[in-house]
Amino acid sequence: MEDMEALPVRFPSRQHNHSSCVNKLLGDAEEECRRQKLRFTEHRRKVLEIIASSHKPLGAYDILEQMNFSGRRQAPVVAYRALDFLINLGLVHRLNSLNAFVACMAVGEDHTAQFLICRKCKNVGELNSNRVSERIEKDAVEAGFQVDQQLVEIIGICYECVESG
Amino acid sequence: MEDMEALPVRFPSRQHNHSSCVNKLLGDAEEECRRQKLRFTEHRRKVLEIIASSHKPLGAYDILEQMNFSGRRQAPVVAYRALDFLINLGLVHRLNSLNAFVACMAVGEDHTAQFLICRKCKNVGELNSNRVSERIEKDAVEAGFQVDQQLVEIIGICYECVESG
DNA sequence: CTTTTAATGTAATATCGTAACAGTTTAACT
DNA sequence: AGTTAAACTGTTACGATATTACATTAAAAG
Repeated sequence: MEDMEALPVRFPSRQHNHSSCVNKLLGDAEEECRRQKLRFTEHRRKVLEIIASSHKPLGAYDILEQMNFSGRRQAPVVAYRALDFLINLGLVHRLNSLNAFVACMAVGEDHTAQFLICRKCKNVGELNSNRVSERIEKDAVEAGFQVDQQLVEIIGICYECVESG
Repeated sequence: MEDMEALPVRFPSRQHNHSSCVNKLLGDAEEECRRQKLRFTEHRRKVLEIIASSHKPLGAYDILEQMNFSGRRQAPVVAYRALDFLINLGLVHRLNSLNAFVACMAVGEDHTAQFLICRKCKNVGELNSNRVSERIEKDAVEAGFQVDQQLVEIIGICYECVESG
């Protein structure tokens, strides 16, 4: 029997409000850091803010460009360190097919994610289908493989771009 | 009702015979090129041979190192051009999480592939589960997304490494 | 208040991948 | 064969992505 519960998916619509999701994410980050007794430093906050302000994936050097607080250009490693931290916390995801980063759209939900990458508008959405992750898990196990991590990136066209030709 | 057909999976065992799979792949490549009237040049043959001789993924520069026919070192672009060709032909796959390349283990079967990457022995296997690819396709469509390409990389431990502790 | 752990600053360098363009080979067509 | 068009090669240079190493500073734990 097919699982019929709603399929959680987040794809940023063209007119949605960025600033509210930035604020939500920053709040989540603060809370999570308090809970885990981790430090939410300036760099980390800034990087998260930059990433969350875009639904298009950003490269590490794009992020870096937006980090010159004091007019001074930061070294790449500064961005990478913050990114590592945020990724470990589950607040940011890395898109391997693009060498780029996006903010998580389902923080704290203990989710597995599949990424929907629109090659027209370049926006990235997040599909959180347990059916997909379970199917992968089962078939890998059946093939004698013990799964630690799944990496699913789906390239295509989002609904808004399909509609607008 | 669950689909019960056998799950096609190829994971290279430790003692399997590389040279026979190299030969098979070279044969497949030649045939495919004849069929499509494409040129199977020296570079392309050599790169395919190098990749097929390893079940561990190779980086472009690893491949390059093994390409100095005449003692002369080739330029990176030489390897990348051959790789592009072989990937388009479906003879080689790119692993995005590793920036590396592996030979296809299911040439000509018009397959979708999920990659099983063992983080202990570094071998890479290929799972060709239509159940996985169809599940992804269905859920993406249900989410309003038109799928062109799927990228599935599964990181974990292969059965031989699990057994040997 | 001192010890230890975590984070930062800075420079250098490694790794991965592509652009541009001239020259050569191959295939296709008179 | 000779001509033309397309594909492939050689070469240089460069762009983009990511990490190592190590000295310094800040924060937390004892």
